[in-house]
Amino acid sequence: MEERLADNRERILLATRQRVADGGFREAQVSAVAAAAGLSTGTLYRYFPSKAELFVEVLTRAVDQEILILSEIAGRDVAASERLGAAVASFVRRALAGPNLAYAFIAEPVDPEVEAARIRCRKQFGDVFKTILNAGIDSGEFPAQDSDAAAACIVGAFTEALVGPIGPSTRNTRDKARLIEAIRTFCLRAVGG
Amino acid sequence: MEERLADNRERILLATRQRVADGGFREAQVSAVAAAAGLSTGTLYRYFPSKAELFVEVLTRAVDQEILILSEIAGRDVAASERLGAAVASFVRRALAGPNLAYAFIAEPVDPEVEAARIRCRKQFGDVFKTILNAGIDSGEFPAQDSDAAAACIVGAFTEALVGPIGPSTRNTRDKARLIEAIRTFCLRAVGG
DNA sequence: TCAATTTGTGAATTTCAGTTCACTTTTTTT
DNA sequence: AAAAAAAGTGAACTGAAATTCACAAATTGA
Repeated sequence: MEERLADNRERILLATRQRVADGGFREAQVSAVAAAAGLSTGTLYRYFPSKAELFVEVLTRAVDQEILILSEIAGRDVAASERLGAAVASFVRRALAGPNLAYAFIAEPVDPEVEAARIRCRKQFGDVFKTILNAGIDSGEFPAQDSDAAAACIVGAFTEALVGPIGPSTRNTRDKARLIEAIRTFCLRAVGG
Repeated sequence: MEERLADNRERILLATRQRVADGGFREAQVSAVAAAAGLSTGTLYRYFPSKAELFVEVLTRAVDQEILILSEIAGRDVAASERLGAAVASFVRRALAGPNLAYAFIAEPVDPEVEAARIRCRKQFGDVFKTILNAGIDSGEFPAQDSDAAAACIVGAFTEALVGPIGPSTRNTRDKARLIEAIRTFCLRAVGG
């Protein structure tokens, strides 16, 4: 029984994620999500207090996963520039593998509560890059610089290149490896690595 | 009479902009805008077919103005790196002078029709930077690179670095000149200038 | 087994800003 | 000056989706 409860919760989260991957947050109405999870809307509200909180959990789960991967890269015992390049490339590669979801998480218009969560997530990403940058600056590998601003720039650079106007729609036919490389090069040169 | 009509239209646009600068698109409800312009909502609808189209015009007007300034810089007869740095710094400086408006225009969640306009605007910005980049690449000042990707990265870098400090959550009163310089340096190095 | 509690239901309610429209006031035309 | 046209009004309408809730079904435990 207890198991079923946890199961339901999980199914709701999964269904939401699926629906978002399919048509963005826009298409993930409570009724549609509930139906996809095989439950009624009323039941969904037994598990989540509001649509916004459901969305926030879906977002933060995905981001936590991502942060885990990036943190592992940031902690490797290699040159800072290599870690930076690897982290950027890793993120971009995964985003390109699931562009709809990436767009929804990064750039789709959402209501303020979810947007607030998104901002917190961006900050988390920024922190990972800041860590790498500071390490590189300390070791003399990178020139002294404002690592807060630079980290924000890095996050902005690859997200825009991914989901921006010049990014996805026109670009998805193009060589992904080349895009990854272009972004990596851009970010690496930008910090003087 | 004809004059009054044009005047009214102008007043509506101004009132909208003012309201957006004040509380974002969120707070720029039709009724509030109409009241601020000294008109009724019904009258507003004699001048604009929908709220979205009104917002789009407010946005594109501001962006057209901005593009004009950036284009002038892009066309100057100096080194590409200097033009690039000047364009970035110019944009950032103005955004920091009116952070609320900048946030609304750049990052605030808006409905899809306005978001589409925003994407077109970002593309315009990207094109200006692409022009500078290509010129620099042709002249040998910058190394060969994917100018589409790099332009997107530049736009993303400074917008993110702006929205971080600008965003409603972190109302940071940091040294502006330093932030401008950090972003400029980042972008310049990134393209190998 | 029979209450008590928890979980599930989905139609009805709520909300709320954008939009409309029947009407009034102002301007133009004849 | 009267009729026609245009502009102005704001209360009422609308629609769409989130949320609720009175009730049903299932589970627990005594």
